[in-house]
Amino acid sequence: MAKNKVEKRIFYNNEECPIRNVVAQIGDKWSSLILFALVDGADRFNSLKSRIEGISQRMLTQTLRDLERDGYVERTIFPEVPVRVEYELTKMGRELVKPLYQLVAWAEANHQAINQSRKAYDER
Amino acid sequence: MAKNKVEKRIFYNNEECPIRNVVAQIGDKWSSLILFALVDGADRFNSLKSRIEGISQRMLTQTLRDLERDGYVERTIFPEVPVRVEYELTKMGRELVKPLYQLVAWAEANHQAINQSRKAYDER
DNA sequence: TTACCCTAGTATACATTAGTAACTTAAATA
DNA sequence: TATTTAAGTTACTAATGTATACTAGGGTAA
Repeated sequence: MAKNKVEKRIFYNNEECPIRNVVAQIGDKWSSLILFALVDGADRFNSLKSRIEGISQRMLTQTLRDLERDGYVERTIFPEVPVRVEYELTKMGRELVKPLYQLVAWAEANHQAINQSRKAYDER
Repeated sequence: MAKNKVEKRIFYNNEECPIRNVVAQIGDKWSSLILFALVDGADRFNSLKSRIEGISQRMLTQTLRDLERDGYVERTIFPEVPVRVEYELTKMGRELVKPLYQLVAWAEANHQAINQSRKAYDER
């Protein structure tokens, strides 16, 4: 009775926890949408802005910086006039998209059931 | 030149988008940690609270309610003295954990590289 | 029998983070 | 001179999360 309690995993609150470290970063409102938008190939700031409905300039800038910092996205400046800036997935970014896509596929398959569950819960 | 632009996917801002609908929900600070804690089997409120370092009572209550609403977690009250409340993954919850685990496994394998990338970025 | 413990929460106030709308810079074009 | 395109920044508001106190129904110890 007490035995199976001992084995339960503890989730420590430090920088070694990959869930807190990685999932927290890409689990925000915009990161996954930007990553998926870049699967189609490199894209420019304003193109991304119009392809991701509802994102503001500030959040696009900020989330692109975070993704660049983590090494998922590469930013290239072309010194033309007017200047052109392209964002592209790195090798690591393309790797990340694979398991992320599994999750989205699951979400696509189950979001009807989830909506039903939400509706039933709210009617209680 | 213009041709490959036309094919790029657009991410609409409506309730049909599974990324916004599902990933946004489980991508918060605590949901994935709670789901993984429950993989080991049903657990009680205070046990979860001590296993997930740093979570407050309020966020544990609130996140458990959200997970229950989405149909990932089932809540059972045992009218003992003192009252016992157990939380357990539903079938859908156990299904969700599979692709989520793929993502965490990727995170575990790559979080060194991510940390390096962050460090290099911050030193620029 | 007053005081403090356990369980599983709720309520309130506050702090932090995420997000929006409007403005800025800078050069090219009409 | 006014407008357009690109890539932001600034100042503000909304959402999320934390800390602390409180509830309720009993149990335990002095």
